Order: sequence, then C-alpha cells, then structure tokens
Amino acid sequence: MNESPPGGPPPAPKGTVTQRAIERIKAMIGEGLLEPGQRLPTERDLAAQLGLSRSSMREAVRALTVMGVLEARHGSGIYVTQLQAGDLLETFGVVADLSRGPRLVELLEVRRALESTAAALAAARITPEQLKAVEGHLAAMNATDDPEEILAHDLAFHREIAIAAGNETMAAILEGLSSRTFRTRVWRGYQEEGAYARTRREHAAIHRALAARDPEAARAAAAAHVAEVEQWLRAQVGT
Amino acid sequence: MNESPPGGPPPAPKGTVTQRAIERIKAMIGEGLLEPGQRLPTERDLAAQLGLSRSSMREAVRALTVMGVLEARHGSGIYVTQLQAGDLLETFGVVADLSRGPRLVELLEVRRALESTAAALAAARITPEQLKAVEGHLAAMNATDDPEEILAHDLAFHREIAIAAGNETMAAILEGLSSRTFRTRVWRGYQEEGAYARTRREHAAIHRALAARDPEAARAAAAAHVAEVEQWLRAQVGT
DNA sequence: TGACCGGCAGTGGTCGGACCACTTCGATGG
DNA sequence: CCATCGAAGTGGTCCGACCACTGCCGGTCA
Repeated sequence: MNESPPGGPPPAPKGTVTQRAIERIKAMIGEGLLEPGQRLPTERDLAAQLGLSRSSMREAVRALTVMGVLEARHGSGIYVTQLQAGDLLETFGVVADLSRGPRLVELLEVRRALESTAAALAAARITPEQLKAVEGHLAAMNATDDPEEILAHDLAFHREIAIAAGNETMAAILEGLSSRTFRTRVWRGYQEEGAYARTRREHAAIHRALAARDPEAARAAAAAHVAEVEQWLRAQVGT
Repeated sequence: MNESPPGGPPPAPKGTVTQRAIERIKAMIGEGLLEPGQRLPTERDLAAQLGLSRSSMREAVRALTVMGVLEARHGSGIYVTQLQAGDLLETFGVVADLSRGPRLVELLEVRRALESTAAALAAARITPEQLKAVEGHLAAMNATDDPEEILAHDLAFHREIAIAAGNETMAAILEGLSSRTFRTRVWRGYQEEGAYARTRREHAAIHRALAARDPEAARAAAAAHVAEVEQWLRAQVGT
C-alpha cells in the first residue's frame, strides 16, 4: 500500500506469479531441499507459503507435473518423482507425435546416432540374461504374422538393447523416439511394402553382433537398420 | 439426470477433465485442424466448447504451453507455436538442470554420440559463411580470459556446428544438453583445473576437420572433445 | 484375538464468478 | 495524415464453494 515508491519491494517482481512459483519449486528440488519421493505440503499450504492463490499454484503444479518433476495423487498429496530419466523425458514423445515431413527424417537421424551407440555399448556390457531376452523377442517376432504383435516385439527388442547399454537416459530418449503413435505412423507404410524379411535379417545381424560381443559390428548393424527406414522415409517425404 | 443407468453416457469418462482437454487439443493439432501460428478461441469459449470450467481449461493450456505446443500472449490470445524442434524440446533443458551424479555422465554420453554425428554432418554440409562464424567464435574464445565470455563463445561455437549439420532437431537437443546452468555446473570445476589449453587445442582440431571437409576427422575430434570432459566427470563422480 | 468394514477427516479435482493487467484497434483531434 | 487516447477484448490472478478420492481410525463381528 506504501513502501518507498522507487527501489521496488523485496519480492523481485519478474514474470507471472505462476512462472515464479514454478522456478522456486524447481530451484528447491535442484538445491536438494526436496528429495525424490518426498511429499510436498498441500496445495493450500503451498500457495500460502509462496504467497499466491491456490489456482495459480495449481497451474504451477500442473506445469511441473508435465515436466515429470512432480506427481499429484488424488486424495493423497503431491510428491516429487524419482527424477528418473524416464520421468523427465516423458514429454519427449510429444515431439515425435506432432512431427511431420522433414522433421521425421531428422528424428530418425537422431535415432540412428543413438541406436548405433547404444548397440555398441550393449555389445560390451550385455548380460547373458539380457541377451536371452533379446533372443526371445527376436524369435517371437519371427513366429507370428500379426502386425500388432510384431510391432510390440520389435519395440521390446530395441528397448532391451537400450537398457543393456547401461545408459538410462539414452534408453529413455530412444523410448520417446519409438513412441507408439510414431512407430505406427512410420512403420505402417514401410512394413506394408514387404519389408518384413529385410527387418528380420537386420535384427538377426544386430543380435549376432551382440552375441559375439562385437561393438563395432553392432554399431554398424544398428546404424544400417535405422538407415533403411530413414532412406525409405526420405523418399516418401521427397527430400 | 436420467439416461439409462448402465451403458454410460456418451462423453467417454476417462481420466480427469483437464487431461482429456489436453489430449483433445493435442489431437486437433495432430490432425491438422489447428495450424502452426493459428490463434485459438478464447479460454472462455474453449472451455465452453469442450464442456469444462475455465480453471480446468487454463490448466490444460498451461500444460500444452510447457510442452511447447501452445503459446499464451497476455491480452492477445492463445496461439499454436510453429512446432519447431526448438519449441518442443525446450523442456529438455530441465533434465540437464535436475540431473546429478551418474546421470550427468549419461547425458554426456548422449551428447558425445550426437555431437560427433553433428560434426560429421557439418563437415559435409557447412557453408563458407557458417565456417567463418565458427572461426569467429574460436578466435574470440582464444582472445579473452573472462570465463563468462569464454563460456558464451564456447556455447556459440558448438551451436553453430549443430546448425551447420542441417538437423534442427539434433541442434535443439544439443542446445538442451548445453543449457546454461548445466554447462556452468560441469565446466566450473573442469576449466578451473587449467583445461583451457586442452579445450582450445580440441576446438582447433574440430575446426580444422570442418575446414578440410573431413567428416571422419570431425567425428573423431568432436567425440574426443566431449570424451575428455566425460572422463573428468566420471572421475569426479567416482564411477 | 484377529480381520473386516464403516465412517470421517484430509487432499487433490472441478466449478463459477469477480476483478486486474495488458494488448489491440478504432475513434478522435491536432 | 499522423499521433493520441480510450474502450473493448483477452489472458492472469484471486476467492470460495463443492465434489471425488485416499487413508486411517475405531467399532464390530466371527
């Protein structure tokens, strides 16, 4: 109501209140004041503490929820997520879903770089159990004609390799790049052109390289595999 | 008020109203009903159309804003973004900001894979103007002792290369992986150990490979550059 | 004694309305 | 013709109420 007109009051007024709240909560987590899994005060209390209305606070919470930082459980409370790579990169899938034309090719270029690296790492680190799982999906993929099932095992095949690479962040990104709708859109056309045989051969090659613990071969096989789809898509888009 | 008790009413009840609104708007954009840059109806109208309160609608808009899909301009309206890679991958920086310990190493592994690929692509595609810009940042970086300035030109150096690679998506991801706070945190310690000379040498090597239009050399130089930091960080974390 | 279950308090989810801050654009006056 | 001002429109914020769900505590019954 008063305060010295110039100078400005202590609560540095920058951006919207909601934006400020988002930053403050994010900062609290960044500084370790809020541990993963910990429960936050109620929306009402939180709003009071940060000096804003519950509505605005709810928007801040929603924003952080989308970012994968917080998790709101109806009737229970608001919690900090485990901050796993998967939590934070969940929105990554949206990019794949909304991308069109040239951007799809770019996404596959990114995927080629990561998938080949993951395969190389996996070749060096994969455990016998994980190798067994990879073989399982490979066999299941070859044993059925149902496109849905093939797609499912295809996804699982690559996921298993990404995990075996021992880099959760990379695995989470690849997961996003293979989001359900993305894969469906791109592969629909690709596999309808009788590319099943080629896909099987390429998957087999990747598995062989993994079994042989040959990083370079795995890298090459994975890169070639993604490049095949990439080339096809490039032709479709007309680039 | 009535309706046949079983069966359930038409408006398929799944998840929260806000969540449904998010999906519906996202779907509209995905199906091309909403073009990039287009203005949406007002919050009040949108809420009425989708049959929910303005509060809930605002949360939906906030969520899509965080995802980089929508943009709200105070006093003007809500607009669909250009859906550029940069818009959609803005939240990627949050991952880098909130990551600690082992995950930082994982992020650098990802960066190594992408940065080396980008360098290879850039070597083949870079234009004389872009090469000039790269040289400019290289020179500026060597001409000052101010850590802040060095960091700024360092970032610009890598950004220029990422852009020259001609893959906006890859550039956007790398941008996120080099977010201000991330770089500051990691490089603070690294460069204080007198790594400036080494950094300069490595940057020069990358530039040399680009000038020579040698993709393989560029890939190797970039990979080695990131690997240096990665090794240092690995030692710090104790992995 | 033990498991079951009923109700109750607490919390997030939704709603409606009011007012504020900012942008936009047309009317006004020079 | 241009600059200025003002009103309408829109997002931003706040308030208060009620709904839906979770979790827990105490009572009940086998």
